[in-house]
This record gives sequence, structure tokens and C-alpha cells, in this order.
Amino acid sequence: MARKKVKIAYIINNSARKATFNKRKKSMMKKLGELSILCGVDACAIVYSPFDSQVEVWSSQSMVENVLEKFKNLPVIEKSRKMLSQETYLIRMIFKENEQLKKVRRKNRENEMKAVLFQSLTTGLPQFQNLKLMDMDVLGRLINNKLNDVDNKGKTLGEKVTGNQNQDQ
Amino acid sequence: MARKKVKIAYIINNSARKATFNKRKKSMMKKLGELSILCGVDACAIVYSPFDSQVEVWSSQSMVENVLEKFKNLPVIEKSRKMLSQETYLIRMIFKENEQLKKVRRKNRENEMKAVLFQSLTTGLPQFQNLKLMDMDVLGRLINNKLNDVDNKGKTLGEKVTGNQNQDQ
DNA sequence: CAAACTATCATTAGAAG
DNA sequence: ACTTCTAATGATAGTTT
Repeated sequence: MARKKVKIAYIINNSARKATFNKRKKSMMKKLGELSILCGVDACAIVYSPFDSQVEVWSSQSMVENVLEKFKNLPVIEKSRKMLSQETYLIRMIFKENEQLKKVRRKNRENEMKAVLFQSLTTGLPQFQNLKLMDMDVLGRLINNKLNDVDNKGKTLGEKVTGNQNQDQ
Repeated sequence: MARKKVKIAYIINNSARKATFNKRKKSMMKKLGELSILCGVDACAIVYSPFDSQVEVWSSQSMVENVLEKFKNLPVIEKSRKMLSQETYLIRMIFKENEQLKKVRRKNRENEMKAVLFQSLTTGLPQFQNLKLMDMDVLGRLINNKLNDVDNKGKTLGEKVTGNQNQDQ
């Protein structure tokens, strides 16, 4: 977007690609911040750098907590229970499984904390934000739910349904 | 950025905010796509719309698989093992816990699939991409690792270390 | 209310230091 | 290889249809 109109294609020259990457990434993150503030929107961006093997993450402060709030308010369990009585036992089973999962996760979270510590100490990577482990876990799960609808829609119930129901936490 | 220089602050007027949101979100996603192609970069953006309570997600095709690849290649386990012999037993324990977690998750994933199905059927929400449940779970976990370093750094090892190591999958 | 327009501001490709 | 500069393209606020 400057001295010449550029074709959107992979930049082969290494230093040129790095320069473009840094310029554009910076602008992207700025734009995302503006969007978030102007419109009061929760947003998050994740960009991998091929140059320093570091992810760049931008996230609005309210992202995680709002995601959690929305997650809690998902009507899926309630509605499912009403619609398909045969699902009742399944929901109970899921609840039990989720309890088990939570238990394992609680322990595992401690492990994760230490892994991160080791990583910091051994690689000395500077890092970014202060999202909580648990929160991101839930975030990933929520995004999943949203993202996978299109995969599932249009296929028959019978074909796909082999289990469950989610939303531990 | 047009007829007038705009101050970056929450837009109170509802329709103006929506217009700005739609324009800017579209541009953002376009920019992210360009960045991804120009620089061969894995990227992902998540933006919540306050207007239709729908998340907008953009993700480079290679995002998930590359994230998984990078995750596998994280040197943290190897390095930790070499540095702190006292961690050996912990790593074993973690491995066991991760096996247990994987097992529970395998079952839970089926549950999640069904939850998504129900959600689609009961709320009729159109959806987006085709990332896999498992992949997103791992993605969230990886991001965590990266994000939490700053929280942990600068604090003493003794204070924080209560557990572990992660990276199941 | 959304789509098209356009004057102006913002970003950035390429150059220069 | 990093910064700074700036011409030129791109994004978009406000306006019109």
C-alpha cells in the first residue's frame, strides 16, 4: 500500500518478509485495540512469528471474563434436557465425567504452571499477558462449541451422535 | 480515518457503533488474511459482536496443525529433565495424569459434539470454520503456556512451584 | 436500515540514511 | 539489519442514495 500496489502473495525475500511482517502485525494489533475500544467489543488475536518462534497475542481485558459469562449462560443443557428425555441419563453421565475431568485438571494445572516456569527459566522467553490457565482452557472449549456447528449441521443426528454434551466448568 | 479524525473512544450512538464495527471488523479480517499470506504466518482472530451475539473467527488454515507441531516440539520436557533430576518422578506422574486426562477427554469430546449439535438445533446459530474440538483444546493450552510466563517470571521458584508440567497431546 | 460514495486520514512499500 | 522518511495505496467517517 505504498510506492507500489503489492500483490498479496508470499514474500520470498526473507528480510523483506520480516519487515512487512513487523509493520503489518503492529498495525493489526493497533487496529484490533481500536475496534475493541470503539465498539466495546471483546476480541483476541494470535499471530505466530516465523522469525523468533514467538506468538504475539492481543486480547481485550474483558475477553476472558466475558467469555466465561457467556459460557455460563449458554442454554444448551437446559434446552436439551427438555427436548430429549432420553438424554437425561447422558447428562448425568457427563456431569460425572466432567467432575472427574475437573479433578484431573486441577492437578494438571499445577503441572502446567511448573512447565511454564521451566520454559521461562530454560529458554528465557519474554512473555505477554496475564490470562489465567483455567480461563484459557474454558475459552478454547467455548470457541470449539461455536466453531463446530457448521461441521455438524447438515449431517444427520444418527450418524454423528455417539456420545454427549459438554461444558464442564 | 476519513472525513474527520476520530478519537478512539467508545461510540455511544448505537447504529453508528454498529456501522463502524462492521466496517472495521471486515477490514481487520482482510488485513489478517493478507498478513497470513504475505508472510506465511499462522494467525487467528476472535471478535465478539455485541449486535448479534455471535463470535467472528478468522483462522489461517494451517493454524491448528502448525500449533500442534510446535507444541510437540517444545523442548520444555527434555530440558527440565536434564536440569532438575528431582523432577524425574514428577514428569512420570504427569505423564500418567495426562494419560488419564486424555482418556476422560476422549469420552468428553463425544459429549461436546452432541452439545454443539443441540445448540445448533435449539438456537439455529449459523457457524464458521471447521477446527477440531481436540485441536482447539490443545491450542488454548499452548497459548496458556506462552501467556503465563510473564506472571511467573520474577517470582521465586519456591513460592510458585506446587506441581508440574503439562502437555498432554 | 443497509449499500454506495468520496474526501480525508492512516498505513505502508520502497528508498535513503 | 534497524530507523526514518514519504509517495502512494488502502481504510473509513460522514454523507448520500
